[in-house]
Amino acid sequence: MNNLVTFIKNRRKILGLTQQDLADKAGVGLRFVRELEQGKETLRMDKVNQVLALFGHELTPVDSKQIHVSDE
Amino acid sequence: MNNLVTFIKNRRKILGLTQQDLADKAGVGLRFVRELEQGKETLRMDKVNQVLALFGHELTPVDSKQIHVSDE
DNA sequence: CATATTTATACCTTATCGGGTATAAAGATA
DNA sequence: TATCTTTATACCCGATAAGGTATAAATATG
Repeated sequence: MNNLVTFIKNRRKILGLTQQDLADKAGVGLRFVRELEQGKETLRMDKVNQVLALFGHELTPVDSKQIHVSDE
Repeated sequence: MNNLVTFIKNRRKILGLTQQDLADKAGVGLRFVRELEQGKETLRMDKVNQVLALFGHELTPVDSKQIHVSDE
């Protein structure tokens, strides 16, 4: 499970949100949240950022070697 | 100009590649590279990662407050 | 166990991304 | 200046992402 998936799932759980809650708050469809949490890689960048924004985060280029299995 | 745009442009210049070169090496279309460098935010995540992979990088969720205007 | 909630899978439709191509504009070089 | 290279803009078309909905499976709760 990649970093993005792990990050989203953990954050959502921490806030006690359902996928539907997250979708509503982010302004994306429920299906999108599901595909996001299932690791679909062909998602649109802006939609992913829309969700990440809820957690004060955004997609950024990071050195592949420096990616620690973040669970926070 | 956002981080992604800055990153891509700088790296490409450092390696002395044209947009066409980068497109070819990454296996994406020339138009995609252009839209990427022009800050289009609706691009597909996998395609962006395809380009970033050439530089050993990948999209990762990062705290928005911790994003320094990276030019490397 | 039964029931309720949450998550996963499948189908259909619309919107648009991505590629290709052509043309124009901008930059560099002589 | 003229010429060459690189980058930007505009158009068409096929493929598919995203949303909605419905159903099924999984997980919790009693």
